[in-house]
Amino acid sequence: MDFLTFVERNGRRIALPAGEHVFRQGDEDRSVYVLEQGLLKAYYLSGDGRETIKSFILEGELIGSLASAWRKETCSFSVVTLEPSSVLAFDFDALHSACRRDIDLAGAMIEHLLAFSMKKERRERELLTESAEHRYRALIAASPELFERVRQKDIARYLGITPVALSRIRQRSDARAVGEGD
Amino acid sequence: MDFLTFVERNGRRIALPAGEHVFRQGDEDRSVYVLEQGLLKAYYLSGDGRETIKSFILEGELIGSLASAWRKETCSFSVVTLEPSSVLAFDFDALHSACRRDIDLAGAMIEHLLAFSMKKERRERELLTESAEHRYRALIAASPELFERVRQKDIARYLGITPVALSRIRQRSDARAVGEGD
DNA sequence: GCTGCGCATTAACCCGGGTTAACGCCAATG
DNA sequence: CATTGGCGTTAACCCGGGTTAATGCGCAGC
Repeated sequence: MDFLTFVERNGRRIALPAGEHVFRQGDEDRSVYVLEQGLLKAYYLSGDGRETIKSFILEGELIGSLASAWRKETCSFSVVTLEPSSVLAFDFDALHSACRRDIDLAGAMIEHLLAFSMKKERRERELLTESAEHRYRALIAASPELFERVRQKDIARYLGITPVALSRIRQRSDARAVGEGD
Repeated sequence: MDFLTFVERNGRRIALPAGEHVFRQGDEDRSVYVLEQGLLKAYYLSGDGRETIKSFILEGELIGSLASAWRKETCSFSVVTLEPSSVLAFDFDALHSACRRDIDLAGAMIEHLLAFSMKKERRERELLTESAEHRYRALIAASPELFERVRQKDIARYLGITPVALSRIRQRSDARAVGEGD
């Protein structure tokens, strides 16, 4: 069976207005979600209330907390809609056990997980080896659409810096760009 | 088929002295390696020659560059032995296609990838939300053995800071620990 | 149309980490 | 035994980002 076929057969469609949570850090949520329409943000909340953004989820992408859905612990992060959104929710265990019966589905699962792993590795490398300014410019190059749909403070929290720091980086970058006529 | 069975049947055993590379950033290496004995370090080399450490690989763990083995690009990082080591090398494509024929193997692959994904997510969270000092203390708590086997400069590069900065953190931590009688 | 709120900008000040360099230690090598 | 080189420590200086606060803007709600 195809991956999308599985999701369409087993998923419950959920519509959410902007600013609504899909799940919250600490919840026990065994579901995984496919985003059909809209835009989500996945973020961590530190003990002192500081927010840092793990990722933005675009149409067609998958989201769910492995810690909760797979390991049966609690969600390690929260997911909230930034725009009115529609998700398909399905049970992780249903997918997991279907993979034990259906080798095509297992193959699709492996491809998804390989792609996911590479994405996480790339982000790990960026955080480990590149400066905030470098990451900012790389993000503009890689996902310019994002800047149309996401507040600057969320971009900053995604880059791992404060909105104030991002504003300064933009100031520096823009000055340089003007200076270079670029 | 079991995962280890697959590796034992298809793997070539390779013995390496300390300081030897398993593969280098930029290589086209389609293999994946299981570490039998020894200790490996996976690291990135930036354009200017700066080294940052992606991970340490302990006995029983898996290592390989998804970019090269799966995506057929070049390795995004290098792997070198820190101690005399023995690895089992096997072809990623052989595993990948065996997963299409053998549903048990596919299941094992899925478990491995889920665990790997969670590990990468945890590291991403640490880099994004925690200070270098916090990460240092967490590492002591989580992997005290590592400090017996790895030079302090490599610990520093793993934490994403310079050896000098780590020395300062230790100085601060130790002073605090003595002050607290802890 | 007014009010209030959240956001982006800017400035001032602080602090942690980078850089460079000096020093001492130890292990490997001759 | 003397030399060499890598490592960890410490100090001095610089810089990027955090924090706080003031300002101005745009938008939602009344």
